[in-house]
Amino acid sequence: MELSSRKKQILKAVVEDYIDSAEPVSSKALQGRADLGVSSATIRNEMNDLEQMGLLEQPHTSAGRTPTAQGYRIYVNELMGRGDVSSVEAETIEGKFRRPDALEQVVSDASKLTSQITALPSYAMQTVSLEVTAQRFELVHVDDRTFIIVVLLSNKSVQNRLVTLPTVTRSEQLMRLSALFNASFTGKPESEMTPELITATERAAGDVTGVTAVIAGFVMEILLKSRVQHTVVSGTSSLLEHPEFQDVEKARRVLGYLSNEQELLRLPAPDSDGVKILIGPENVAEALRDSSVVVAKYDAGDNLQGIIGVVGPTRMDYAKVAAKLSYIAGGLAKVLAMGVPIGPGEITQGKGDEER
Amino acid sequence: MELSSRKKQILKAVVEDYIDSAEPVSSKALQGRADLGVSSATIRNEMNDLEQMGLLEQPHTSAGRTPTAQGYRIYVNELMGRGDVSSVEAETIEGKFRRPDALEQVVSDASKLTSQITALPSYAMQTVSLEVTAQRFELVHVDDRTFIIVVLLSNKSVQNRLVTLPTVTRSEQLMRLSALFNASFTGKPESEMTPELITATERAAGDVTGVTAVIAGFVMEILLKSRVQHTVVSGTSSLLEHPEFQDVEKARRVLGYLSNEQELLRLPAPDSDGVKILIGPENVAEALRDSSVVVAKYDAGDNLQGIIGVVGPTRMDYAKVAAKLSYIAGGLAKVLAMGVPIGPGEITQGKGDEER
DNA sequence: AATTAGCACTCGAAGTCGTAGAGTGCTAAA
DNA sequence: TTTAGCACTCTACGACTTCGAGTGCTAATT
Repeated sequence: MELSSRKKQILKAVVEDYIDSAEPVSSKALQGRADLGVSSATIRNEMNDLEQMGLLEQPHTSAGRTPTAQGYRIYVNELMGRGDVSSVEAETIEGKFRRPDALEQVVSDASKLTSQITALPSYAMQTVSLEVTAQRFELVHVDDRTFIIVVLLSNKSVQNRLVTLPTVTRSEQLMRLSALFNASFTGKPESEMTPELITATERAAGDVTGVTAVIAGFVMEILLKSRVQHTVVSGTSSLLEHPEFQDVEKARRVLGYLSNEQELLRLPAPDSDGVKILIGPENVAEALRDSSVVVAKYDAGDNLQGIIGVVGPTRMDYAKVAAKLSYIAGGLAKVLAMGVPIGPGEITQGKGDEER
Repeated sequence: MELSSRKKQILKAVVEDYIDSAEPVSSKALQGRADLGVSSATIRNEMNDLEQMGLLEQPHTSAGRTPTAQGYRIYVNELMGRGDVSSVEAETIEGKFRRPDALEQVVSDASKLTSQITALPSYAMQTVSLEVTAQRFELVHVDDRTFIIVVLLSNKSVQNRLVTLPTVTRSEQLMRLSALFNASFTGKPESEMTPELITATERAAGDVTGVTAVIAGFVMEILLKSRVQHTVVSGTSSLLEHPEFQDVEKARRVLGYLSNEQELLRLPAPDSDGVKILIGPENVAEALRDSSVVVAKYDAGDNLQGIIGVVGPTRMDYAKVAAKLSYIAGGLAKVLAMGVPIGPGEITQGKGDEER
């Protein structure tokens, strides 16, 4: 059914009033509001219609009305304006991205920041990227029994591992292996690193100690791990500040959900660059059935994509939250894509991937 | 004042009953309990004394009694038995440590595990280590404008960063720099990396592009960062399962505290290898004033030390929690100290420090 | 036909009261 | 020193009342 323009106006007013006040909205309260120049009785009739249509509901007879999930959906799709990011917030965000850190750190900071400026728990994760390959190998000799494996991945992340062997390995042997790995393991996804390939490399290197297998094992491990990227969640305690989560049981369900990485990975991502909004029961996850999720995507090329989102009560300021997320995702994409000048802008630092 | 043995017995019984039931303990309830073969009236008198001494308190006149922080303290110091770790739990813990991952991952997993088996939020962090130095450098050439800095630290952690320059840098130039850094930057703490040293190295390398400064900057940055180690918190939602945290405001304070890394760093650590218990107001942090903290230390040598602890209601099973923490800390120390065999025990893998 | 004033009606929030029961402290006896 | 017994205190809980907010409906108005 098509909504009359007045109904739309009223629905919009109800949603916005409710977002503001967290109290069911009465016909009288709306009468006070600007524009619609009709009496509370008329508004009452309209609200009744909206209730019949499933867009509003009453907690009980003598209370005002609150939007249903469907009501929010229409609000989000058709009625809400574009949210804005205050200049103070914009400045905070820019500031955070101005001195970037390693990949993981940037993403984690972005999540913290998101949580701060939305007052909601936030999560961030890199998108699954199936096509990661190794681009460059280096075996760094430390001492007779110790060396470091360094691998540069196609998504510009650098991984390493310190290996200690019971047998002595010479520096020359390591260099030979380095060269062999660079020749036969680069540009290949994990699936192509067959036992045959490893055995062949082993033979070519004249290796009898098993080092080759260790290195190959490490490489395969990190290629596998690079698919399922590390997830980060911040600001969980802010959930408890919202009146709808004064019910501990409800809060516990949502927080429990957020602390389960497996579950989080199943959250839907926006299709394109936009922001995706999931309202209440639109969430497949049981624990989120009476909460909402707003999530944005960032894409910095080179397999460096991910999502960043928040979880909160269905009564949230979708316009503002979406705007903020979108702004942050944009900043994130930019930082990750470009790297940022060190010092007086002479030297650019890439997306190095280290920790702490 | 010295406690009579019967008073001790009664205090112990009250604490343990309360830990179990979460309800104020009445004189009658204690009468039912084993050993002490006296009437409820006698118990009542003793309890009254214990209340005078500040070890017990009554929520109101016609309620049973609960231990005060002081009461818990005496219980913990003198009365509680040694907690045990069930064989199932021991197995779970062992299992987790059997297939170890990179340093950060191991610690983070240990924290998750701790939270699981204690049903409390858990935190873990590496101890501040002032004496970290670089042990080995390597600059890995990727292409004309890109290279990777790899640094092995004295605590066996390997750090790296991918650097992209606006100017061309030759492979030979990198090798020269590698050698120079290995000669003059190894074994030195961050404080000794003076601008003079950097300029000298720059001159020795004949570097006019500023690469030397970038590398030095990175090295100093990671040495600094290695001091304040990364903190991890898990299982926050389990806090809400405890009846004392049905008060959302109280829960929010504690969870807020836990999400603030700065604050967490200020939590006291056990002096030696033991377990430290902080009960209620013994905590300096305002937010923890009506919660308790149990924390254990692990020490794997090589500057690889840290603490792992839980936060929960003052009414917690200190004996069990302490035993579990101690067990996990022990496992952690072992794993981090020894590294673990790959494959059929031929090759040992060190504490490589990489991510994801 | 749409709007509105007016009013009866509903229902929850909050306060009051009374009761039941848990648990204590005290007294007096053992 | 211990204990039985009992008066006393205080909360938890349900029943009842009142208050007010907000509605839905009807009838009058535009």
